[in-house]
Amino acid sequence: MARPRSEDKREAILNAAIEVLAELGERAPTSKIAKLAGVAEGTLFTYFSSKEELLNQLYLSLKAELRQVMMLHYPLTADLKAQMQHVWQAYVTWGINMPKKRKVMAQLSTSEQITAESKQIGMQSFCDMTNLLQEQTTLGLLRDYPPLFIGSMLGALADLTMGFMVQEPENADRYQESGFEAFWHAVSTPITS
Amino acid sequence: MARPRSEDKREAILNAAIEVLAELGERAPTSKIAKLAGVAEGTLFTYFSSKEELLNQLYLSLKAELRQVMMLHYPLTADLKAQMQHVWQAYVTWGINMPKKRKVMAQLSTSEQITAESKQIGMQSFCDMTNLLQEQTTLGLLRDYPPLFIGSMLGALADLTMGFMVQEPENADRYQESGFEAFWHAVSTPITS
Amino acid sequence: MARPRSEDKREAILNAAIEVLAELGERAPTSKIAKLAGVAEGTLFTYFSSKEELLNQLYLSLKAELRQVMMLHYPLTADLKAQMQHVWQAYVTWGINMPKKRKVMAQLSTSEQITAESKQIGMQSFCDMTNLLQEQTTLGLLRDYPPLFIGSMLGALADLTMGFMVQEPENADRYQESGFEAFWHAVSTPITS
Amino acid sequence: MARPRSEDKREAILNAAIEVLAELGERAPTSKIAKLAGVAEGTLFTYFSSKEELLNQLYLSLKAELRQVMMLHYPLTADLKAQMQHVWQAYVTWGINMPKKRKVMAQLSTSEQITAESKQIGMQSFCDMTNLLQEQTTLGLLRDYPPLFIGSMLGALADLTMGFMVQEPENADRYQESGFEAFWHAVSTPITS
DNA sequence: AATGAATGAGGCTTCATTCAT
DNA sequence: GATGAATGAAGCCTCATTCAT
Repeated sequence: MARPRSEDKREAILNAAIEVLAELGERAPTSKIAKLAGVAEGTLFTYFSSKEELLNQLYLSLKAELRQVMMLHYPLTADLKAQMQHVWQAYVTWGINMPKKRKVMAQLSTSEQITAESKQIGMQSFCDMTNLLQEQTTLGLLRDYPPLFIGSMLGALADLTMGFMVQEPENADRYQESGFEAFWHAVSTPITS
Repeated sequence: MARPRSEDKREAILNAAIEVLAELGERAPTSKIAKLAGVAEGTLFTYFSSKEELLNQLYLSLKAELRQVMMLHYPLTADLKAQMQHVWQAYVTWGINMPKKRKVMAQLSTSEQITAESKQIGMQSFCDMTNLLQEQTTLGLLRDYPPLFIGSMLGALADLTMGFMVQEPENADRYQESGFEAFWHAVSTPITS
Repeated sequence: MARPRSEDKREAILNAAIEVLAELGERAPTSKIAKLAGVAEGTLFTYFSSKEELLNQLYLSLKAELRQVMMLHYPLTADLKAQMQHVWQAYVTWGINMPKKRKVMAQLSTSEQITAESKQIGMQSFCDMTNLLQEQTTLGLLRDYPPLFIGSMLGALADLTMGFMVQEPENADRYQESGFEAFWHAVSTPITS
Repeated sequence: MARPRSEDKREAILNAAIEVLAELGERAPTSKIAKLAGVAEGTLFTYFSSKEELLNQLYLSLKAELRQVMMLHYPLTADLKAQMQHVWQAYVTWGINMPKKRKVMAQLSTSEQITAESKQIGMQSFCDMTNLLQEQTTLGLLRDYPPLFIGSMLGALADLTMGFMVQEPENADRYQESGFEAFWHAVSTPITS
């Protein structure tokens, strides 16, 4: 199969997949995705060799987007807490504004169709941050947990927090703050608090 | 009187469903489930009117089992931290020993097929604990978060912790401890720490 | 299989079959019929060896009932037209008052499941009348058509008429009269009109 | 451009449906129809979205064909009786030559699967003729019956007649004539006879 | 490369009938 | 005899993928 010509179409398919997956879960038919993307059913398969491939690419694309969002305007010189708050804030804002993307990312994260390799790569989204942590931990600002463990906590608690924000929009701001506060106490040493 | 409907068969189907769902995800065919349960395809539908019904019943049954596990030997008179540690411990032990059940419960939790009602009921598993929290919060032992928020954090962090325990069995004990420690710092007031 | 004990149950099943067939057509499941009849699914098969058997028995039973209705108060000594009008009237009255029975009879009449033998027997419902015709024809009161042909016309035109009566209840009486009038002109010799 | 949808295949499926329905009634499985049509099972559903849709389309197609047959060489300038005889003749000839089509049309006419809308449309097959009747009635050539009533009688009596023709092929011609004669006397005023 | 008709395996579910109780 | 759970063969339909155009 030759290199597909149009990057636009690839994007269109991925975006359509988000819509349809958000609505129908993994049972989303490729035909519906193609239709929403404005391409023929067969065309989808020139851009993605199989549905599984499409799902994996989508997963990676979402992870990459999220990573990019978190790294945008990253306060490299601020203190650790500020850095983490930036990441938290970026993730939550993205997740709240793009609920379908968040939903689909969560879906795919537990899907049988996402290969171990994809999950591996996806996890590297957090690598940069993890690297920062490595240093900070040794400085005694953070509890002595593996950086990946800390990063994952941030993800898990932020996800949870977003759920509550959506459930009770009137208290969204408080959840947003409380969530980060809880996370920070979970991972920082008492001195830093 | 005709043959009575057998509770054993119902259990067999639910257990078979766990196996097959753990392996294939929601795409698990009812035929495979029936076969593994040792009943005819049609029999499955005398116990569960549809696949959706089966999944919802399974979800509720898992939630109920988990709740029971957590409530077993519950240290009603111990201090709050000990109580929470009990719940944490019970959940993690169950999850580690029954990895398929844990996997399936996670899957179903994000499934489109589980009705809002089921999720509602399932959530009440944590109600008892949540009620305890209600009191404790007012005593100033816990940060001023909604009890459900705290309960959900416990669940989320325990889940996360189990993931790491499975990933690095050699450090399982440390993760188990660190996980709870992190959770406790996340939700308790400084004084209590 | 021994002779079933209760004639009541047999009747109940036949009556239930009428209800369910009227609503669902031939796809009416035996289980629904049994339920409505207030007997167990299996019991149905002690009264009728198969669904096909049930349908055939029902068909015959309806034909027999219709025949009985038509023969009730039959004006043996009246003139031919009056006799026919009696039959017409009896049929139409029955059909209008028992729309489900009429519907089911029509359904079964075109069903693949009704054996040739049943149809043969069912046709004899009209035999008595047909026999009368045999004589009358030779008297020159009726056109020289086979009696069965005449009898069938009566049935067909009465059916048609009932359809219109149901469709336009406000003109029911007129259709009823016109229908018979048309039939009578169709089969009688000019002299008799 | 992809392969265009083939009118031939659509026809093949409709024709196959006639064969299988004539033999098995409405229980005719779509798989048998597809096989006989020489297409894959799934293909049937690209031409007809469901079995019900197929049956309705088939019903309409048969009605349309019948209408066309009746209107071919229609003697517009002949007298009323000749016109009706033409219609009668056309219908009976078609029905005798295409017994399966006739059988299936009769089946579908009483089927639960044919929508009211389809029946509505199908009925318009007779509209042209009915319109003619409207005028003729006012001229006193026909009895004062609603045109639709008269048209339906023609259909019913012709159907009946065909049944006898098939039953007793040796008397087919006589039935054919007698049938029309009966119909004509049923609907025309004495003067015209 | 793009299209969408064609394919057919496989899924969920129904249901007539059997048979253990 | 009555019951209704058990059975498994079909049935309708979906859908990932292929391929003729």
